[in-house]
Order: sequence, then C-alpha cells, then structure tokens
Amino acid sequence: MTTRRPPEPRAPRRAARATLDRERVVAAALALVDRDGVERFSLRRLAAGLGVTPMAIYNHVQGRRDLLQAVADRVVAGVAYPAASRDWRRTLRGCFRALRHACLAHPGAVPLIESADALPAAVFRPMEITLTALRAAGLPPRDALRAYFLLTTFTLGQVGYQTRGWSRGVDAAAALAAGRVAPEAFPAVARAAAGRGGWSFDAAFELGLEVIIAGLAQRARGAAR
Amino acid sequence: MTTRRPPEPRAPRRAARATLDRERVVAAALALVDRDGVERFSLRRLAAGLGVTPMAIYNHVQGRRDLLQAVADRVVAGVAYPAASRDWRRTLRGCFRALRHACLAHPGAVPLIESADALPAAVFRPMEITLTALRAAGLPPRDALRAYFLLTTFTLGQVGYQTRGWSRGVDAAAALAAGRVAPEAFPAVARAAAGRGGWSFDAAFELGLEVIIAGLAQRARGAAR
DNA sequence: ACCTGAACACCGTTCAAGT
DNA sequence: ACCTGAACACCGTTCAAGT
Repeated sequence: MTTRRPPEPRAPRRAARATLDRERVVAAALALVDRDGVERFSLRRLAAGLGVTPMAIYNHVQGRRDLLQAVADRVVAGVAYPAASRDWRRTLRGCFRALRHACLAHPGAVPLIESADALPAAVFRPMEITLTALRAAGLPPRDALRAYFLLTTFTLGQVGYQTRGWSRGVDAAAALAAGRVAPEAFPAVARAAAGRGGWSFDAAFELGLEVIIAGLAQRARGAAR
Repeated sequence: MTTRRPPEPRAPRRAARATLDRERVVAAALALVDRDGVERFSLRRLAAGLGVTPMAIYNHVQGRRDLLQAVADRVVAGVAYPAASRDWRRTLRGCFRALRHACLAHPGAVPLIESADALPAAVFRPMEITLTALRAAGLPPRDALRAYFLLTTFTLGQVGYQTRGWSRGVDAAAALAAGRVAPEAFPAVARAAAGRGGWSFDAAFELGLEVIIAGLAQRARGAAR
C-alpha cells in the first residue's frame, strides 16, 4: 500500500526548550493531591510548586477538569493486574484486589476517580478480565455486565469510605461515645460497638469479595441448570 | 431531685423577626444542589436565592462544610424504611432499596453523601436493620458488620455511578463508538457492547442485591453448620 | 439575636503580549 | 510553541457595625 509520505516528523528544532509537558504536569498534580488532598488542590498552587505562572499549565491541559480527569486516569492506568487463572474466582480476586491496592496507594485521588466525568479508559482492563472470567463461569452475558458493575462499585466504594468518612462517621463505637446515637434506640449497633476486635478494612473487603463470588457461583450454577 | 430552675424558656420576645433559620437554609441548599449540582453550588448563590447577604447564612450554619454535611444528613434522614420482615432477605431488600430510592430522588446530593466528613447519623438506621436481620440469619456479629459495610458501599456506589459517569464513561458501546477502546484488545467488552438490550441501572442493582444476599445466605449456612 | 457592608486572601480562566 | 502579566468574575470567611 503506497501512501503519501507523512509530514516531517517535526524533530525538535533545537531541543524545544519546554520546562513543562503534560506528563510532568499530571504527575505533579497527582503528587499534590496525594500530599494535600483534593480539597486543597488548586491550579495556582500547582503552578507555584512547578515554579511557573498559573497560565503555563494551560499549554498542556485544557483546564482544571481535564487535569483532574487525567490524574484519575493515571492512577487507574497504573494498576498491574495478575494474569488470569483457570479458576474464575481466583481471577476475580486478583483483579479487584489489584484495583483496590492501586487506589489505596493514592488515597487523595480516590474522590477524583469516583467523581470524574468519565471513568478512566483504563477501567476497560478489569472489565475485560471480569467479563471473560464470568463467561467462563457460565454466567449469561447480561448478568456478567451487571456483575462487573457490582464488583466495581463495591471495590471503589470500599476504598472511598476507607480513605474518608467511615471510621470517623459510621464507626459505631465512636458515634456512641460522641453521643450521636442513643444505645436504646439502636441495640444492635450498640452491641457491635461493644464487641471487641477492631475494625479491619482489609478483612471487610475480603469478606465482601467472597460473598459476591459465592453469590455469583450460585447464580452461574442456576444458569447452567 | 431538686435542681436549680432553668433560665426562662426564652420565649420569642416579640416573634423574633428572623427571616431565616437552619431548616430553611438547609432546605434551600438542597434545592440549589438538586437544581445546579454540587459543582456550581456556592454560599453566595445560595444567599442571593434567599434574598440575603452571604454572611446571614453564617448565623445558622458553621460554614460551607457544615452546611453541605447537613444537606447530606437531610437526604439520608428522610428515608422511609419498610418494617422488618420475618424473612431477613426481604428485610435487607426493603432496606437498601429504600436507601437507594431516597438518594436517587436527590441526584445532586449524592456526591455530598459520599464525600461528607462524617456519614449522616441517619445511616445508623439501616445499620441497625441490617445487623438485626443478619443476626437472625445466623451470621456471626463480625461478619454482619462487614456485610453491612458491603451493602452500603454497594448501594451508594451504584447510585453514585448512576448519577454520574457510568453511562458516559464505562458504557462499552459509547466507548467503542468514540474510539476510546480498540475492539481487538477488548473482545469481551466489544461483545458486551454489541449485545442488544439496553443497560438498566434498576436491573443491575437488583442483580447485585440478589448476588450479595445469596452469598450471605451461604455464609450463614456455613456458620450454622 | 440576627443581618449588613466592606475587606481579605484566595480561586479558574480570558486575553494580549512577549520570546 | 511555550510562557508571562494583568485583568475579570468569581469564591469562603473575618471583622466591625448596625438594629
């Protein structure tokens, strides 16, 4: 196939003295978000940290929304998913543990991932893995898609609450102590608060994952029958 | 027990000519958030809508954070949970369907609920219901607490994505059409996109709920054995 | 007790200008 | 092509003042 030859590869005329590029801007934004949280992030602070005028940022990024979207993308794109196993259960465990891990590594960015206009394109990796695994499990395609949604909302939701309010807000013991909850009105909550053995997000996540997988296995058996 | 008599009940001296109170401020804030979204919410716009100076707001609310927290509280506190059934599965379905319903009625407020510093105190209602139901199901208390966390993150996560990015961001068909995803690299995603029969958030939620309940039932049987 | 008005230290983004 | 500087239309919050 003969085509017109492309325009000159636009080799850097003279090293193209740019102090910034998109890569550096996004990386710096992620670092800033991780350090101070989304709440305190601003383009002006980012620019100051980069030793540059606020407007310099706009040469590499459309604006605030585009930048934060790119930061969310970067976090999700960095996930290293383990190779698929022949056991679809193992595959799913590995996939969503990896996703959770990557998000926990950047707690400040989690709200960004949750509230991005478009989820990062990189979510198609776990989607592909999940749909393939559940097909192998024998789940009908429509259910597989819904199950993917279930696993994603579960995983990101757990990470979200872990990096924010749960322990401060829902932790039963703390709430009882603060007098926000009357023990008589909420006996089961009070009992849970009294029970010793601290709360573990890891253990809660693992339980959730096993419960979901067990439920999916049962449904797959039902579909096969 | 004789105590010092309390100070005069501070009866409204003369009708206390207040144009505002906390109730009205919070209600107006919720309305504004529902109309324009969290993104565009500001105290100044709220004040303008109330026909008042921005600073008047501060007489009834600590500041922006406190106000948005109160808005989240209001939404979750308004949930009408059905009475508990003898069947714990029915109880859980009713509980989390009601929670989901209330959140969907205020889509703009969902990000507020997710990102509030402390979850609304009102989440102790579904917590009490869930812990009681799962105790009846025979689940160990520790697992019951984790299962509550599972159900909550699942429900709020589903609502969150429904009111935001999913259809724009994860919807496979749209992504393929936009060329964001190469079909060869993601065959299962491509197949899902090609499958007819539209996406339904309601159906996805119901599947998730049934999967979780089935998984919990199995775990409860295991604990009983 | 509640509201106002002016002020402060910030924002994101535009535009025109420099190199 | 990339960065600067000044400007615009906003923010949340403070403080002192009014009634």
